[in-house]
Amino acid sequence: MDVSVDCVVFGFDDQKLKLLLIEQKQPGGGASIKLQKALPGDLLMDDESLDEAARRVLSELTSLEGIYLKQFHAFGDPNRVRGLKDQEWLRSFRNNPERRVLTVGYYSLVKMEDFNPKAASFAGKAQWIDVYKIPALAFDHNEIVDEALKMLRHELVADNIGFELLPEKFTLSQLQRLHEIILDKKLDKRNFRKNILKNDRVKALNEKQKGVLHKPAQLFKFDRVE
Amino acid sequence: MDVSVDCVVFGFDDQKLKLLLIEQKQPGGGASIKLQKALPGDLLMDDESLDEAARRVLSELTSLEGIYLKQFHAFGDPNRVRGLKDQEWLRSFRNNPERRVLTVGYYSLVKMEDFNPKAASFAGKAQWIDVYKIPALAFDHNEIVDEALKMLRHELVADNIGFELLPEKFTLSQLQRLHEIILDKKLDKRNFRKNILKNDRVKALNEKQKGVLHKPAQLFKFDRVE
DNA sequence: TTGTGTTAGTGTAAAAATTACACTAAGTTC
DNA sequence: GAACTTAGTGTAATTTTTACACTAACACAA
Repeated sequence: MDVSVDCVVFGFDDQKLKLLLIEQKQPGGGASIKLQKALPGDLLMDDESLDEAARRVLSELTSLEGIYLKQFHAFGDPNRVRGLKDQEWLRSFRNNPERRVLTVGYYSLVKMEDFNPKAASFAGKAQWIDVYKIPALAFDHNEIVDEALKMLRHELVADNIGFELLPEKFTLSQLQRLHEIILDKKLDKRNFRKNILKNDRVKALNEKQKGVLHKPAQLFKFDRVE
Repeated sequence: MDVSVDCVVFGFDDQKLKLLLIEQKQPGGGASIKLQKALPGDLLMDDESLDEAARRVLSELTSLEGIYLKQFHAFGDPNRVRGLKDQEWLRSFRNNPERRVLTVGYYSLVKMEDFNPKAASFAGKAQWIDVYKIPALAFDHNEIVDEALKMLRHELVADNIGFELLPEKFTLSQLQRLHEIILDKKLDKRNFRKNILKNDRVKALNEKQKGVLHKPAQLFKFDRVE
C-alpha cells in the first residue's frame, strides 16, 4: 500500500478564509485529461516520518519554515483513489495507479502575506481559494477539507490559534473578524477583547495602524515564548 | 509500506483503569525468542478501511460488537519497527520483516464485564493490565498508549464518555470513582452529580444496588438514543 | 432491637465567569 | 471644522462554578 500526506493549508486575507489548492499537473504527451484541483500532498519518501513529509510538502510549495502544522486524521477507504478522473490522472503519474493509497491529513495555518502563489517558482500551480467556494476536488479531498475545517473551528476557540493566520502585528478587530468568519457568527466586541487579552502572550505594541481613514487601532503581537 | 491498526482498549474494574494487552505469539519451531506484550492490532486487509480493520481486530479478540472505537493518531516513524526485539519477532511472522509499517491508533472503551480474556478461545493470550503499570511494550506501543490516555482524559471531561466503561446500570459513585481514577484527582461529590445529571441522557432507573453493606445506591443508565 | 459501620444523597451561599449593552476617541477626507 | 468611520472602553445582570456538612438507608453484630 502507498502512504501519502495531504496538507489543508488555511490562510486569511482580512475578508475570507482561504485554502491553498494546487492544480493537478497536466501529463506530458499531448493527451490532455480532465484536471482537478487537489490538496498539496505527496507520497512518503523512504526514510521520512509523517510529520517530516508534511513539512516537506509545505516547504516545497511555499518555501516557508516554522509553520503551524498538525496531523488530524488518517483516511484509509480502500476506494478513495478509485474515482474515474482520479484513476485517469494516476495512470499518467504513478507506476501503480491501481494501488491503494492511505493518506494522513495535516492542517496548517499560514500568514497569507508570507506566501504569494503567483510569485512562487512553479507559478500559478497553487492558488488561494475561498473556503466556502471549494469546487469538487480530486480523490476524497473534499472530505479531508471538511474534517480539517471542523478541527480548525474547534482549535480556534479551544486554543486561540487565530493569530497564526494573521500578520506578526495585528489589531484586535482583525482577529475578531477572523473569528467571526471562521465560526460564522457575530461576536461582541468588548467581550471578545476581554477574552483575548486575558491571554498573557498577547502583547500590545507601541505602535498603531497607519494609513486608515479612521481612528488607527493599536497593534498587538503574539508572544510565542513563554 | 505496510499499514496496520492498533487498538488501545480501556476497561475499568471499579478500582483500576486497565488496558487490554496481548502476549506476542511464540514462533513455532522451538527457537524461542524474547516475547513482549503488545497492543492488539493487525495489518490492513486488502479491501478493508481503517475503521473496519480496527473493528475486526476488536471483534476477533473479544467477540464484542458495537463497542466505542475511535481513531486518534497515525504513527509513521520510519524506524518504529526496527527495534532489536521487534525485528526478531517480525522475522518469524512476516514475509518482509524489514518493511516499514505505518500504524493507525484507535482507542476503545469496553465494559470489562463483557469480556473475560481467560474465557476467550485463545485463552490467556490477552490480559487486562493496570494502565499505571504498563511494562515495556513492542514497537512504539508505549507511545501509542500515552497518546490514547491523553485522548481518553480529554474526551472524558469534554464528552462524558465514562459510562462506556461501566456496566449498563451503574451508580453515580461508580462513575465518580472512574473519573477520579482516570483524571487522578479528587472530585466533589455534589458538584460531580450536578454536572452529570444536567445531561438529559443519564436516566435514573427504578432500581437500587443490592447486596451492599451500606445504603444502596440508585442505579442509572445512559440513554444512547436521543 | 439496638447500635455500629459504611456509603448514598442532598442544598445553599460565595465567587467567578459570561453576557448584554452604548457612548466617546482618534484619525481621514472634503 | 464638519462628516465619516472604526477603535476603544466599563458596568450591572445572569449564569456557572465552587466549597462545604449533615441525614438516610442498608447490613451486620451484639
